[in-house]
Amino acid sequence: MNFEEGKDRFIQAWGALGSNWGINRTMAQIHALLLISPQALSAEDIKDELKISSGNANMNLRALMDWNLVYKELKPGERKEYFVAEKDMWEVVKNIIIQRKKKELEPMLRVLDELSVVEGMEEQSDEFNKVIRDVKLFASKADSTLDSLTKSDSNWFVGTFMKMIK
Amino acid sequence: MNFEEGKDRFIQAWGALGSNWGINRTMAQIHALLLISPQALSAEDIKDELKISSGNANMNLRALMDWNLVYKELKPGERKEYFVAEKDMWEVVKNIIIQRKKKELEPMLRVLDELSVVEGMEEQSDEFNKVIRDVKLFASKADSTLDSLTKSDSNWFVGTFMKMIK
DNA sequence: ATCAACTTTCAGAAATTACTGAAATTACAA
DNA sequence: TTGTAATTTCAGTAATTTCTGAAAGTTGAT
Repeated sequence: MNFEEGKDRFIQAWGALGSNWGINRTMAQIHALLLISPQALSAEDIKDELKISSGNANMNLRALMDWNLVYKELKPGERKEYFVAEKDMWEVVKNIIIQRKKKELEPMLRVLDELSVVEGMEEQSDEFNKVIRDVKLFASKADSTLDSLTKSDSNWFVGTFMKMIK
Repeated sequence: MNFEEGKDRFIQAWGALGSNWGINRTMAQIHALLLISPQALSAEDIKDELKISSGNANMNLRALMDWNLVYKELKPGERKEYFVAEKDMWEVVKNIIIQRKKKELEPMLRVLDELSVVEGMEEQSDEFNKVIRDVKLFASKADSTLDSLTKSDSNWFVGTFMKMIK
């Protein structure tokens, strides 16, 4: 397979994957393009390569920087901004987990707290309170597990976690 | 807080959470409704409660059954079908992981295999091949880790995993 | 066999999400 | 400072996803 073909297939596949992870297609494609690029690319390079508008490129680059999946790189004497991708896969996954935990798990925990102990007809509210307790217990465990996970490093994951879990 | 209010808040929150997990809002709301219901509910009950069309109720119930998040329950002498939710949170998460692994990770692994060893200009294709190798290594590890995870049981997760990871 | 209750399907409509293009703003080299 | 290249913003449009409503299909009691 030649390089151009492989590149397109990878960008396409990464885009599809990303859209299931709270990262929209273009955002993931930009990340993919930067991942396989040996040099930093400018917003213009990216917009040309992916055939998107500069507005779109800009918005998604900023989102990628918010997620710590892409960094700005300034070249001395150049006005243009360049971008590089986070290439350590463990860092990538870790940062996605951090973002999603913040946007999903934490709000859910807050709601569950408010829903503690509902009153009403016996049968219904008993079942309700039981479910809320279960969900809250599970969510809290998931929360602290993910905290520990995201504090551990790449080698730990690649090396130890696998053995522990097998 | 009274029961009705709590119920609505929970269905709402669960719906929002689900839509980040490959489960659309209605699908997650149906699951939430069944979760907190002490009895099995019919499609009609669900459609009335959530104010959705029967087509929508039907399609999402089938999807939930495909994911093993909801089961059919037949009552003797009754023509109508009733539904109950999987209430064990570990089972719920496990089934979601199984589905998503199948729909996301496995296709990605297949693409990565096809992309092994791309030819072209030195610098570009070297970087490309390196990234593909890294991603593939990581994805394979994730794949087998998730396999192990989904084969372990609830108590194992709730009890052991936490301690191991701390 | 018939019929009504129930379930499924699916084309088009509605809702949601993402993108463009153009204008506004910023920032830096001269 | 000025001029201009680069970046950002955002209203309107386009694309995608989800839902409805109505029609077709199933099923089982009579």
